[in-house]
Amino acid sequence: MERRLSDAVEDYLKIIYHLSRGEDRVSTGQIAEELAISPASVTDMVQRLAAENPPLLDYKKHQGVALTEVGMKAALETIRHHRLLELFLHEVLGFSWDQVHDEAERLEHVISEEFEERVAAVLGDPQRGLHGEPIPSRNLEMPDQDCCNLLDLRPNQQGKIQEVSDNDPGFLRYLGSQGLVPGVEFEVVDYSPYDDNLHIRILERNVDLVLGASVTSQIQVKVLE
Amino acid sequence: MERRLSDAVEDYLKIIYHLSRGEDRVSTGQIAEELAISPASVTDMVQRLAAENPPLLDYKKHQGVALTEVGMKAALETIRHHRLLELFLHEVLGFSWDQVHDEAERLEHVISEEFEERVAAVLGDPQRGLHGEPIPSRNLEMPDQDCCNLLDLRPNQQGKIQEVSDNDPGFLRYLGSQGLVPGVEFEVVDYSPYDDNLHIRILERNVDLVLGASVTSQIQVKVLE
DNA sequence: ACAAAAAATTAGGTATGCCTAAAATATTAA
DNA sequence: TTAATATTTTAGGCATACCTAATTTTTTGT
Repeated sequence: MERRLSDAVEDYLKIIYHLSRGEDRVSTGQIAEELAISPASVTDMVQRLAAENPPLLDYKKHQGVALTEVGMKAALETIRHHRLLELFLHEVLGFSWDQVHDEAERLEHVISEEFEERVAAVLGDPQRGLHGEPIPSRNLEMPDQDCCNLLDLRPNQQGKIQEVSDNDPGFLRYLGSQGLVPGVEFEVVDYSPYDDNLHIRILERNVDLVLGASVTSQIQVKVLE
Repeated sequence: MERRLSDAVEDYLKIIYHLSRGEDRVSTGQIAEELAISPASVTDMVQRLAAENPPLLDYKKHQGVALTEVGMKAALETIRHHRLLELFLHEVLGFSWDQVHDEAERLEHVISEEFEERVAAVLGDPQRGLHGEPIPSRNLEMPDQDCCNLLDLRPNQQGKIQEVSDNDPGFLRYLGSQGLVPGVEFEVVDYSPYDDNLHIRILERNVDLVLGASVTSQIQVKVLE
């Protein structure tokens, strides 16, 4: 039963997990988009994953897919690897926060349980990754997080940056240059309904920024009372 | 031209490099044996590698293969990765010297140049691996080493252990338990011609050991005057 | 409700990297 | 030297994971 999953399968499960945020089922088209492959290839693969024993996905024609319990655990294992590796690459090898993603993307598929545990130990069993993402526990429970998209905040609300998207190096360098890193607290000063621009003030440093939707949608925050 | 080689190709090149020690050409049968796959599969692959542009191998029907310059560099790159990783896993993550091989075997194919350089820097640009193997330099020159097989030493010769085979964890644990690690100096006390047993004395600790050919053939030594 | 548009699926194909069985070539030993 | 043995190669297949083109199904707009 414990057959090793291929890199490709792990990538599918991971992407489906990420796309499942809020959504009930995920369409083949979305998966194709994320993986930058053709929809036909995705249909092919998801049918195979749903036919596995035990099934990794629940698939119904024209109705997209959802992860089974088994598929979910496999996805969380890969995600745990990824986030521990990102932190390790930064802390131990000195990679910058925009360099770690691509490297972790390849390493996550090949490290052993032994490696995973030693890295976790060296890092002191961290709960959050380099970009603020929660790290699934050793037994693959994902800590639940009460956070929402910065995009949805409105004037006078205060928040704390929890997590930022990790996949675009240029975007991460930009965030870093603006001091938009996990932990930073801010207040929303203004909102423009037509372009969805959000004017925020970084509390600690008293710096003001105006951020477009393509930025705010990539930042998860916790709303403060 | 700089297309990425698959894991399988890197494994072939690495194995062919190792089998080329002393030998002019390497047979498909030897490669099949080492990789634990069928000879037919090897013929298939070596023909493809010889047909690449530029060719990675020189292949003549029924006469085995030899690495080209390009194939040699690719092999040395993988070997550099492997040996740096073994050392890194031991020094930084606390893996024991019998655990590192399998892990490095998988990691060696996926790490970036960036990773390689940072690891080399953390380790202080080491010249030798965990098991005493020479590490190819950054520009892929393999340091030449004057060493020979312990198997070939005879009474009254003194030597220093340079390098031991790294692929069998049980064998490495045995060597460790006997104190047969790189750097140790010894004198050959006796030789039995019928079983090729070698009786040696570890100089530093004044310990005597009798080693069979299957052990002595796996240890490389430097002969001392 | 129904036609047009969008999305998903099927069908058929490719490259990689392995397999077994059969055929060809080399080597060895009488 | 020639027959037996061992090695290598060829031929034909399979699974994975992708592709394009054609078809089917679903959704959307009027």
